[in-house]
Amino acid sequence: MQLSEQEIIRREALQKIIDLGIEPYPAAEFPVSHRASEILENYNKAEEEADRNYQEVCLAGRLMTKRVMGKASFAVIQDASARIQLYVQRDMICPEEDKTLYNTLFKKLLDIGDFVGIKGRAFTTKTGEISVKVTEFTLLSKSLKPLPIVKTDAEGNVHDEVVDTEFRYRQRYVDLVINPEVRETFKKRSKIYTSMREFLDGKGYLEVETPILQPLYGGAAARPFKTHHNTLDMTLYLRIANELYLKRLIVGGYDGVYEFSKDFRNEGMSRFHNPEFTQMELYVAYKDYEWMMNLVEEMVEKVAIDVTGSTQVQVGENVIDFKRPWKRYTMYGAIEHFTGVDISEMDEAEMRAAAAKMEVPLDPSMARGKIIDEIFGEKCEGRLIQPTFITDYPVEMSPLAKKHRTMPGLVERFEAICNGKEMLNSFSELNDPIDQRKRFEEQLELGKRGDEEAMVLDEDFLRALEYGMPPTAGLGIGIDRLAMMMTNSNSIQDVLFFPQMKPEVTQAETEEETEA
RNA sequence: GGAUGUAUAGCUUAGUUGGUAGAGCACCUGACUUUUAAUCAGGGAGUCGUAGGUUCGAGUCCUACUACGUCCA
Repeated sequence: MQLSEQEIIRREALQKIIDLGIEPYPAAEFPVSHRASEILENYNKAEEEADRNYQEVCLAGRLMTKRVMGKASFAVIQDASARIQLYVQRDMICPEEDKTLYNTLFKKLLDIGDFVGIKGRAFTTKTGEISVKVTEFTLLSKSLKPLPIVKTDAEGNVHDEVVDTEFRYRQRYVDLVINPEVRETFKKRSKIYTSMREFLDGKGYLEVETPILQPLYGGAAARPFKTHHNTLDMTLYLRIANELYLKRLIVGGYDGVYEFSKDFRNEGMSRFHNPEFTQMELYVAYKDYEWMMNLVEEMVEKVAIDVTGSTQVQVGENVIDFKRPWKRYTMYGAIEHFTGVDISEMDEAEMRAAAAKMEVPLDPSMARGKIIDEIFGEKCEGRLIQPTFITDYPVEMSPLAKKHRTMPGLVERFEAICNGKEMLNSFSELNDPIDQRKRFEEQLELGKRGDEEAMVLDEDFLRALEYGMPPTAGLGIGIDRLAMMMTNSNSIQDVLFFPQMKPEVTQAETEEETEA
């Protein structure tokens, strides 16, 4: 491996530390007493002067800057909560004759990025910054790579900000260290889960886990990842959705189950699509999609408040308001609203003519349902910025949804569109086993005609339905897209710690390939 | 999969009609016991994404490849 000048210098420093008899990677617990934020928030000067607050604090964190002024220095450490300034005086940490700890270890061998633990007392500097005067300090872990710390100078010029997205995604650990707003984004993502769990547990629903490795994939229109189990010598698929397993649990008698599930789809990638992504799916017995719409509004409104503090969330140029109630359109209604054309009574030929007039390009293989979907996607979806329910989809697009109670050719399904994108999908679940078998068979036909996203027939699932499933409302909500909105992120990669990337080609590999 | 853009020191970047690289921060040496991008005085560091080609000469032009981004499917 080719080391840079700075890496060589750090390795030399590491050796000198060892030569001094200091362990650069000590094993023992460092007894942290406070987080930096606690001191910054609660420090009180009068109390400090009265020898009362934060007299003895132990902090640990990563060294972010070091300003040496001869026999005294200022440094900043960052722990999980915040950054706090340290004031280090030579004679304070080296009260005896031997000044090595300060002169050699602190001044020369300690680098930005090293983890240190300190003991000291809180005080304010001349310029009024809450700081910690260090009485003891310990190296906790030596860093061997230079860390690009972001700095802003007096004129407001920013130095060393890492703007290379590839660097940030591949080395997320560095991104997290140097960019506090990235840490915030992922805290918010985590808060989405907490908030939803709180909500769903409060309603008495059970959080469950179902298989990721499945002999048959189902529950969505998507191409799966395929793998192989050695001992069983069988093909397994990584789940594309957990719908069919959760409905089996409703058959089994639970009246409300939900799961946060990593799903996998072997398809193209974009700023909205990662091969693995997260959904929360919920199934509630004896309910229908009307009921579910109300629940969704209530839940997402709560999530917005819990995560951002408000129902109004800035997303790009728009302020999106998740406050209930949300606007509702039927799919036909939305198309009529945005195009002025009522297509609800049209047959396929008339619809094709209408689409042509709207300049919506169609493929000759598309049937009526698909044409409706295309028109909606082209003319409506992108224009729906505020959260909006679209209801009553063509039956062809929804093989797991129940037929509409009054409208032939439609199913009881809704999606919520937000910021021009689908955010969640829900329906009154199809529980008629005869109808479900027929729908699967239609999917098989599509598959034979070359539709790689067509569903496969799941006999075990049909057997479960034949035992009887109560009327049930189901919901799938894309957590990644929700996280994008709640954190004002432009790309799914910004809300995934480790987005999928092609392998890095190292120098050594390049040389090997050249030789071969 | 298609179109297009980007790729120069650890980070951010300049590089003029093609004449073998310059800066800020970081780094190294020295000074400095309340600084805050500390300061001051010195110093080092780049096979200019990879591989070819054109040319007396390429970071700069051409081709291919790789990675990443954007738009589209």
